[in-house]
Amino acid sequence: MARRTAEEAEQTRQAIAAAAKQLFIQQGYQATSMEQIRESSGMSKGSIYYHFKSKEQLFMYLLELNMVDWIYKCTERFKLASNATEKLYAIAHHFAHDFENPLMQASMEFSGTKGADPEVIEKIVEMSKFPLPLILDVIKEGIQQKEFAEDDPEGLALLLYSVLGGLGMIQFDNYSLEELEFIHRKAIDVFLNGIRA
Amino acid sequence: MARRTAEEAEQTRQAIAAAAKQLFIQQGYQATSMEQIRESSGMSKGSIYYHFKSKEQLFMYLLELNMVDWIYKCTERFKLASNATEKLYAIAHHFAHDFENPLMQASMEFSGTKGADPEVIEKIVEMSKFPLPLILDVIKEGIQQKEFAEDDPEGLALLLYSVLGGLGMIQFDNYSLEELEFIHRKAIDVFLNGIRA
DNA sequence: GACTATACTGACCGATCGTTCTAATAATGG
DNA sequence: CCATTATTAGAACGATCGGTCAGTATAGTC
Repeated sequence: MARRTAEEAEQTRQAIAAAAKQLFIQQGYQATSMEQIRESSGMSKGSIYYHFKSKEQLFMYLLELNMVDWIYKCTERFKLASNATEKLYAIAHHFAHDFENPLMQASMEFSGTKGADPEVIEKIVEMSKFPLPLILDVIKEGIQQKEFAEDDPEGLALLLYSVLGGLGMIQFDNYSLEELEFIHRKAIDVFLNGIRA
Repeated sequence: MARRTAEEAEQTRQAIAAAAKQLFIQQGYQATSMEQIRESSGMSKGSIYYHFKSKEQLFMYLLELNMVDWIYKCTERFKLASNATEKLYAIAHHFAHDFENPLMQASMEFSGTKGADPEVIEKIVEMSKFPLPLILDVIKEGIQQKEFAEDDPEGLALLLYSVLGGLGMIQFDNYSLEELEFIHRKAIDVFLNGIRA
């Protein structure tokens, strides 16, 4: 079998991407082999390299997709929030539910890969910070609206990002989604309490 | 050259451990090869495997050493603190200065390794949470002494651990030690403000 | 229906992985 | 001083890595 229609080809591409994404999340970048991706996707080695020119590029593709999706969903949630405080809760909620974002873990691990293209590494490090500007904007808004006390917005943003990022990185295998959500909400509670005007 | 005195052998062992530690911190577990450790330590493959029976065991050895050292230093700092609040600052200070603790990153990455002994994985996951009990104790103390508001200590401990852990995991390549310390101090400021009695 | 570009296969590549093995040497115990 | 054993070196192992390539089959084009 060979030469599918363009539509079928796109399905193949997505099947590979989906399998790769799951494996990268479960095992990290280095621990996932192209052979595993081949097996899991049901496609052939050649097909994978037809659609993606390297493991690095495949990973990058997934990261970009994930980032766009993350930002989109987050701004969607923002529409329902009437002030900065609610937006912070929205972000926390988003982090808690973000079973896709574990790609962040993989992307941090990626940086250490030997022989990796330095350009790609820098790009990925850069990309891994994508939620920061969003958080920063909300905090600036909160300060401007007198919801939060006057303070260094950049520092606070970095702080909140670390909290949520840190929460996401800890091994929560034995926590339910409800518990996860609770912890993230509590994080915002304490944080808000700490910066309240 | 061969057969050194027991003392020299111990030096060899430590040289290997030191080289490995640095590499694991810089590159992570999987990205660090035994060949690199050999090159960096200046010893031979055979010597490495004479002292450590596998890469896994070498890593475990470093983790345990690191954990013991961490806890010791931390309890030392606690002696200078007169209340729970100061102890929290001490912990933050310790996290900020902890250029050794990045092993935590490597240990989280390790979990994903294929073919890794499940027993070892569980042991490492367990070990990676070692600062939690310490933090928990301090928070309990703070609540009991009415420094902090009545609240769920476990939740707060997990939260603070995530903050500090998260701060440690973010790529801070372009931050100075002063800035690092400042950020960690700020984290405690906000946290304390958020839980103050 | 001939031709071409596209989509895919699977065998194969050299490099590198963690690990093992043998041999050589020197400190140690008798 | 001899036998033993602890400690090192470094060649070699099989497995697996990411990646390539020649070949094949079909959808689209004329």
